[in-house]
Amino acid sequence: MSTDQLSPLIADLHLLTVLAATRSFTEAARRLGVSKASASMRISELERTAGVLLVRRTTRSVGLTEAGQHMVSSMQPAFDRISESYTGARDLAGTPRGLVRLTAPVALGRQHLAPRIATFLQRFPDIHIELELTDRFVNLANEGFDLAVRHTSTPPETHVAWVLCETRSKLVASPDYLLRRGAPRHPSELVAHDCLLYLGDHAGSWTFVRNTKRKSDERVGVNIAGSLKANNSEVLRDALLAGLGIGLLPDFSLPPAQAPNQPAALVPVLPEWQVQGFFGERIYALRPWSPQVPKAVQCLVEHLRESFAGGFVT
Amino acid sequence: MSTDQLSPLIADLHLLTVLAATRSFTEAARRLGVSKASASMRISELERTAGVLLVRRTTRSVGLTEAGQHMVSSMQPAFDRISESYTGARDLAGTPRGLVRLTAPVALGRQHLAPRIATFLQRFPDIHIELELTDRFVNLANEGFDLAVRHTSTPPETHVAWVLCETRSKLVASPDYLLRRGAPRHPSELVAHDCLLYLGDHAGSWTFVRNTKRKSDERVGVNIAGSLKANNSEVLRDALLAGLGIGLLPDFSLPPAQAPNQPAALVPVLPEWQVQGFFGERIYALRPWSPQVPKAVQCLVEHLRESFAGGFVT
DNA sequence: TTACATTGTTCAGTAGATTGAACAATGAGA
DNA sequence: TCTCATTGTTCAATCTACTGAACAATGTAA
Repeated sequence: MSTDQLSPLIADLHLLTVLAATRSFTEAARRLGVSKASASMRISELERTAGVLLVRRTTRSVGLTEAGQHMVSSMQPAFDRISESYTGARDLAGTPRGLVRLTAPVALGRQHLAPRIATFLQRFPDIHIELELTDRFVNLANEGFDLAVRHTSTPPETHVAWVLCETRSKLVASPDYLLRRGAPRHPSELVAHDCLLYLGDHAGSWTFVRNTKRKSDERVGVNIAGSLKANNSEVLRDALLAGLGIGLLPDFSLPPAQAPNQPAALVPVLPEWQVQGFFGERIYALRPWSPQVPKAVQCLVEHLRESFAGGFVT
Repeated sequence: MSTDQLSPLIADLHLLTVLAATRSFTEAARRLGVSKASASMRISELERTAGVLLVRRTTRSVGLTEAGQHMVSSMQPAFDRISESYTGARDLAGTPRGLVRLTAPVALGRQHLAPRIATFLQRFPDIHIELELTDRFVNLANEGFDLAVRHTSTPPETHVAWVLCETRSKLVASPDYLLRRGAPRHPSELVAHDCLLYLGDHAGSWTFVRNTKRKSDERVGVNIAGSLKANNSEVLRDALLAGLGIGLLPDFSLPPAQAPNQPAALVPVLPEWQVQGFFGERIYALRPWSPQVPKAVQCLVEHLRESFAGGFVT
């Protein structure tokens, strides 16, 4: 059958591949920017004209029939190819343009990404950005993101990773708190302190490492406890500022330096110790591997690298 | 850029590939079953959102820009792939369905194809057929045909060719004409006769061959002339029936045999001679090579082979 | 050259697809 | 077990995108 007949169907076939990836009408519709009503009816219509049942529906979940799986698995690479061709040819044009879907952690995104994106958009008025801030670990490819900014020490092997800058996480507390509770002199003393935890991280214990003159470093594991756990580093920072306890804060979350004569809002605790798993950290721009990187994404990464080059003021 | 953004564009990109193949908005629109107004606006919109000029337009012809060529050349195989996947998965369904675009010579199509197609459509109500009768040699792939029925002795190598049946072309005339002008006894006598010619064929001369007992056959070339040339074998047949002259007619164009006692409407002339280029003829179903043949096309070919199997009543 | 047929574009009217709220079904959490 | 949030589907109101005729531009044939 000649490809001409595809024309009214091609958009629906594309919808089908997205539906297969998301396994949800609601999510597929959101990604394509149409209503779920439309998505539902278009798939039904596609099944009707094809004469095959493509999707196995219960009111709560969608799965593909054998025919649907077969169809999608052999069409997916073709759609990828078309997408590349389109952006490739478009990027021959002078000014970069298009939409970049970007995800980042909430705090980092609000404090450091948003202002940089603002200047970026001024430089490239034909580029649009959708910024989704979430501390959930999203699957870039599955959820249709072009780029992610992540704070980690081990970028995933399957992705292209550009280093934006180095960071360090430090144990800090407010001078007020330390005055009240006393500053610990050794990690083991932390058991008697309120420790604020990032929810989901190394739940309940920190391992401290200190350089020694001997061959092996000195290690101390401490079980910690505290009144607050949160999955948002801004909440943690505000709690630390309020003197609720001792916490581990990446330098980009530290409050800006006060005027020279003012006392620092947060001061280091146990500065000669490192918390394991929190050194060698970097901020990365990540992207699922693909044969070519769209120009708009290239530009954004380049802009971020430049603007992050100075690091953070600590 | 993720493929999600393609969704509103994908149909337009497909239109672009058809436009590239046809080099005509009018023809591309016809093929896709939309108005040329829509085709024009959609391509313009595509250029606007891509920010690249894709098509070089003069009011009389369209060509692709470099960006357009690049885009199309790398997308074409992908669309083909999608088309195959679609028909492939669809063909897993029980009853064959879909559209088959078919082209055939006018006379053959009207007399012998149309009735067979009628019975075919009754057997497969979910298959639709577009039958375009023309004696022009259409390019199947370029003009979007799925199948052609052709009358030839040499099917093109680049196509899949199914033999539907054998045919022979014979020199015939009406008894009335032969009575008036005398029946020729040797090809050389044809110079004195009115010979009706199929327009474009072997213009103006026939080469006759006769089997002899000697090693090499006997050959005679004759320059012929007559009052009528036509590119439609039905017109020729009617002229022959009207006694206008002697003509070469494929057996499938011969008028049906009369009742046993009636005189034949057309009788053979020089039956022991063959006209060169007109033996070894067959009727073929042709199709541009493709990795898989849609089930609807398979069914049609099978039906035609069955119904043509008896050959023609001569 | 001149006349003609045909091309691609424009525009107002319209038909069709899309929307968003309402609904029944369902699975997760208590 | 029951509850509740969320899913996919349905339907009338809405709006987008398509249509078809008119038009200017242009290649062709006489």
